[in-house]
Amino acid sequence: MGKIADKKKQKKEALLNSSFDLFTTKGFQKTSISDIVEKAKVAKGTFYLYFKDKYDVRNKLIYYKANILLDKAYKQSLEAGLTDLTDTIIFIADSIIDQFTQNTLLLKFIAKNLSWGVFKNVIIYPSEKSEFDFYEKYLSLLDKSSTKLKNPEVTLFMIIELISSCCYNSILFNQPVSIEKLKPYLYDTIKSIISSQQL
Amino acid sequence: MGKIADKKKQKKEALLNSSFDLFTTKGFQKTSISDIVEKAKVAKGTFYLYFKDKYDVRNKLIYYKANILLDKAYKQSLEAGLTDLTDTIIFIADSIIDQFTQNTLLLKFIAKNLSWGVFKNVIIYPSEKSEFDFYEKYLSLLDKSSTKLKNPEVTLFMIIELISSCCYNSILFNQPVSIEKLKPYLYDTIKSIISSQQL
Amino acid sequence: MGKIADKKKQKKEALLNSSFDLFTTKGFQKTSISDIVEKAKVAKGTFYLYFKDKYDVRNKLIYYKANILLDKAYKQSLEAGLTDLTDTIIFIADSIIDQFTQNTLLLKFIAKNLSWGVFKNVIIYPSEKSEFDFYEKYLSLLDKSSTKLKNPEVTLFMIIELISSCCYNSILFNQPVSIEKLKPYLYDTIKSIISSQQL
Amino acid sequence: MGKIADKKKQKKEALLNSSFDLFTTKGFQKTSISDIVEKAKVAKGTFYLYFKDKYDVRNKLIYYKANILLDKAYKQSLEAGLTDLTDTIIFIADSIIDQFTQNTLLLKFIAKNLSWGVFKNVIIYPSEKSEFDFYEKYLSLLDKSSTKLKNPEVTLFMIIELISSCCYNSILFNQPVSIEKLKPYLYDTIKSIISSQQL
DNA sequence: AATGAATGAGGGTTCATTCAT
DNA sequence: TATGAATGAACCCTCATTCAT
Repeated sequence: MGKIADKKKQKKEALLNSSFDLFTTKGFQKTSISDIVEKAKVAKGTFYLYFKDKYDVRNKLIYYKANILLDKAYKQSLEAGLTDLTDTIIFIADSIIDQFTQNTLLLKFIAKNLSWGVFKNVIIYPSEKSEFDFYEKYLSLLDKSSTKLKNPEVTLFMIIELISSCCYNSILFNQPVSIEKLKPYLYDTIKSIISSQQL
Repeated sequence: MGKIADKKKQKKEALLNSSFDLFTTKGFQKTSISDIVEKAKVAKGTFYLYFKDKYDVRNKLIYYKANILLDKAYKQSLEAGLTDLTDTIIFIADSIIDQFTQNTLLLKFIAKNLSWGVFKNVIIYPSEKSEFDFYEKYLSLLDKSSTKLKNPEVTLFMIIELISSCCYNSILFNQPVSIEKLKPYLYDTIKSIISSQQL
Repeated sequence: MGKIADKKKQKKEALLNSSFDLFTTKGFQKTSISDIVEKAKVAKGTFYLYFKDKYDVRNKLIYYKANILLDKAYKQSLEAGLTDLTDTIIFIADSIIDQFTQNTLLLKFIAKNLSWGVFKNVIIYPSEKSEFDFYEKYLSLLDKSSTKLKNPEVTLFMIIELISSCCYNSILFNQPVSIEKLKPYLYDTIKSIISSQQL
Repeated sequence: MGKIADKKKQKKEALLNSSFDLFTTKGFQKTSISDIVEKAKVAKGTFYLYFKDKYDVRNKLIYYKANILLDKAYKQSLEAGLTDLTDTIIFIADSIIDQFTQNTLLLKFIAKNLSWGVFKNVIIYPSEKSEFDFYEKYLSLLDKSSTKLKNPEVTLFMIIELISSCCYNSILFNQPVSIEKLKPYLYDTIKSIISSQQL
């Protein structure tokens, strides 16, 4: 019967939402499972029906949140109807930065936890819900474009690392400058990376 | 007086060394103060005579270790007798990457914890031992060089963030490629960043 | 009706078998009801349809397993066609020790749990399956024999306690000597007990 | 300073005493560490300063209690001024049975837990306090006596196993008869064991 | 300055039992 | 009859911190 399945989904999502809220506000280490179940209004034992431990929840959340973030950025780039590769990448970067600016808790959570390995997993094995596969789209963008890169994965890697670590310092601590001041330098840098990595 | 001061210094350094060993091998979270004092062969209460808590030790260690790392890289660049700015920066980057490759525990410790704020503190308030001030040297390098940058601090910031986050993934997890394979792409990128950020 | 009754019997036996396996391998205390139902491939609630709790299962199992053990030993003694009482008792003792040696898990389970009260229950209220009544046979053996004991129950009690506690230490821990070395002493002792307890 | 050492001893003994009381009244399994520390009027963490876990306390208690029990029995036999080996052993057995009869909780605790291995450890490695070594006295008794046994350790082992398992059933459950009724049979049996095990 | 015994709140986790389906 | 999701009390154990010595 669907009723039971529905209730299970509700509990799991309540736990995920509560966890995310607490991880981003109190921090991962300082969040206890007691905190999570209390916020989710669920018994302590119930937590262990759905997750192995705190780390399990975190990994599932990173996967899920990074997925949503990239999906949104990519869809916006499609709507913009861009043709040039570099323009598209800058556009996507800009969207990601905007999302981070508007949601610094998300930035804190993702930037500290998203390793390239996780990122690739998000991309390569999309969850059953989302038919989204950013890396594939990226490759097809390259395909259609006249721009040819020596090593497309490495280029993407460097750009993403640059963006996320710069955002972390700039948005959260205004170090060394505010994100608005940083943007032009950052986009220049991204452009120059792409051009330097061409065949 | 010297004898007592010596003993104090000995205890403090024993605590710092033990902490660093444990933080890098067991991890920061899993290291308890009991672990630290046991390794340092010091009583538990003594810890609180020198440090506020675990976080206090960590910050002092980051400061100290990052200092040593940059100092070594800079001194090596001097010995190399380089004249060009870009060459010098690439040389320093290479030295840092080599140090990280040979000491992945250090990489793990610094990369996860070194924010730009801490980095600047290292630069601005050098410890009493080291008369080293990397940022000042960097500015004087720029001065002597014919290369003029729009915003020297931002350029350095972006380069450092790029190096440390790329090293973290590449050296520790070979993601997306090994550090040896990554190096040429990375140095090309650094060069292009410098040139793109010129006035 | 037979079908439903069969299904019930199947479930009950699955629970008993799983319990015995787990009690003897993991130990009684460390076996949870979750473990039992999982191994029996039955829902958690189903357990409570057949048993009150873990202790209930254990008692039923001791009853059942001790029954089988004694039944086997007695049948073997019949096949041996012995006439003397002492010879018969030694023969039965030997069979029990052999069974324990070949199945130390059984020994562990029975020796730690079989009290004289339970043992007498096994004897006095034989399960519906087995028409076996060891104590009655023991008395009839005495009857036919020329050997007369002062108190047959006490004599049997002492012999059984001696065997089971000696087996426990000797077979499981080789303490104070291995069971093979212990046997001659043990059988001498049993013989002397019987003769000392004669009228 | 003696003050601190005294306080430590007090705490440890409070924990031992509380543990013994609870183990014998509530049972080992049903006794929690919370129970123990509450009864000992000591903080929870203090328990772990003195013992590894519940099992550690139990082992130390068995060692300690069995030590006292045997010591008392042996001293009484000395006072009785007996010369014959068999008489002495029967005397000691009688003393042990009396102690068990007057303290059934002690019987429950020791009989369920005293394995031959632990018993030998009690004997062979007496604690620093007690200069008591029962096994050595037993051997010297044998030495002085004209009675020679084939294997003194095995004989002692069988007698002790017989006594403790018979006491367990008889004193605690009056099974198969009360201890007073059992005694004559038991002592006859012990005598016959000794004589059957002579060279 | 240095010690380390003592604390006790709070952590993660397990599990017998219930009950709506 | 059979299920298994949900419960929440209770478990063991850790550990930062204090303070009398």
